[in-house]
Amino acid sequence: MTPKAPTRERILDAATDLFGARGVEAVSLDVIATEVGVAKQTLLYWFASKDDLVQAVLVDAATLLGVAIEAAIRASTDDPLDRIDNVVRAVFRPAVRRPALLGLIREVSRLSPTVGERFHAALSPLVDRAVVYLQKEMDRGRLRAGDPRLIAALCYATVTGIATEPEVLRAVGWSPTTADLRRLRTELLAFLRAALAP
Amino acid sequence: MTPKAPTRERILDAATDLFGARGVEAVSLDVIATEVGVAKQTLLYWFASKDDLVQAVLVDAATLLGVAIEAAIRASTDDPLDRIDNVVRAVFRPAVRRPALLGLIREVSRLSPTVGERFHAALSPLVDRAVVYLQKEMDRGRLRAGDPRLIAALCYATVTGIATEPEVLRAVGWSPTTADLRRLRTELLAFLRAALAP
DNA sequence: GGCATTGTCTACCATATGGTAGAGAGCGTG
DNA sequence: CACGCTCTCTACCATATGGTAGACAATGCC
Repeated sequence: MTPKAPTRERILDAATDLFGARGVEAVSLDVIATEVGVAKQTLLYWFASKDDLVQAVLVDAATLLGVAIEAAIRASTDDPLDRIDNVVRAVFRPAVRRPALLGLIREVSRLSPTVGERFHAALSPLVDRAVVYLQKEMDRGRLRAGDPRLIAALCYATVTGIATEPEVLRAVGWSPTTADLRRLRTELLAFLRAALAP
Repeated sequence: MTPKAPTRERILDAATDLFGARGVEAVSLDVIATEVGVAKQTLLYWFASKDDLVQAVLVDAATLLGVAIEAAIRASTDDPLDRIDNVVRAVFRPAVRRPALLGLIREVSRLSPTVGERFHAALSPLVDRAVVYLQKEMDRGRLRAGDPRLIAALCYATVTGIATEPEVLRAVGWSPTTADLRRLRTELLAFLRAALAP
């Protein structure tokens, strides 16, 4: 039993899970409040409006993933395929533990342009670095040549897609046991490796 | 000017676009009715409830994609990579013309289990055939070996992800001109081909 | 003790939503 | 003409939603 995390954090946690699972529009402040165990007005005390809460949740999620990715990059060898392996693992782990995380990011496109702008701004340095890196390794012949921006988007789409589309996995008769999860990760890594190898 | 399609179809069309773009929960019957240019009660005359409408829209979308895929398979050569090329093109075309289509299918996981069940049931024959096909070609050594169910899911995730995540593409500085679109398709096909080739 | 600050609450409110009831227009058939 | 059928509409309704106003308790500082 944690000695009861600060209210603000508990709200962010619950909101992340609910928004990611059901979609921002589908989750009311009342539902979040009930889940956290406080009154709705307590939410509105910590976040001036629902939009504010959404924004905060997104920043939180992006930061978390960003940190995980940075760490994975620093911890990997020079080989680009190994490095990509590590990054994918780093994203896969929190994504599986909290399936809502990537689903949440998918929500961005549906929110107000303002929120989208901010999110985009917060993320673009990371993306730019990745693109530069891919380009360099393509030039050195250690990755299959192609448009690095689109390749980056494709990798992201694959990982996000597979981690956030339970419906698709159900359609192929998949159930989320631990063993299955490991097989999925292995298959995902092999898939990306094949797609990116020169 | 088409001589004004039947009301039911016009409702389905508008609902598909709106649901896919903003999410089912976020689109009210009033909004759809206004878009179509009829009263909300006309919607409820053709579809007993919002859930019914959602269901109909999903069946519609699945049928459309199913037909396109069937045609693509019949029109392709024996080579599995060519065949996959064709199928991807077949899915990519309507998906780009109506970005809402695949986004809509992504919504399934958020709807009532009943809707999910039906959708799943309608789709599984197609999926099963694809899986059997992949397995066979893997055995013959014409595709990279792996778990055919997961490989199928990965392909689907890649295509759906790249076609429905405008946010991701914006993040890599992408704008949907016709030329860009063709480049994207080319890159997607090369990506999948590399991922699947033995 | 006095008092401001912080955090949570109860009581409301305006609006929007999915859905019901039922009227009426157009039309083909006896 | 009268009748029934199809389709669309106006008028409502109960409920849920995001948000405001302000009371109340706890805490720390003077």
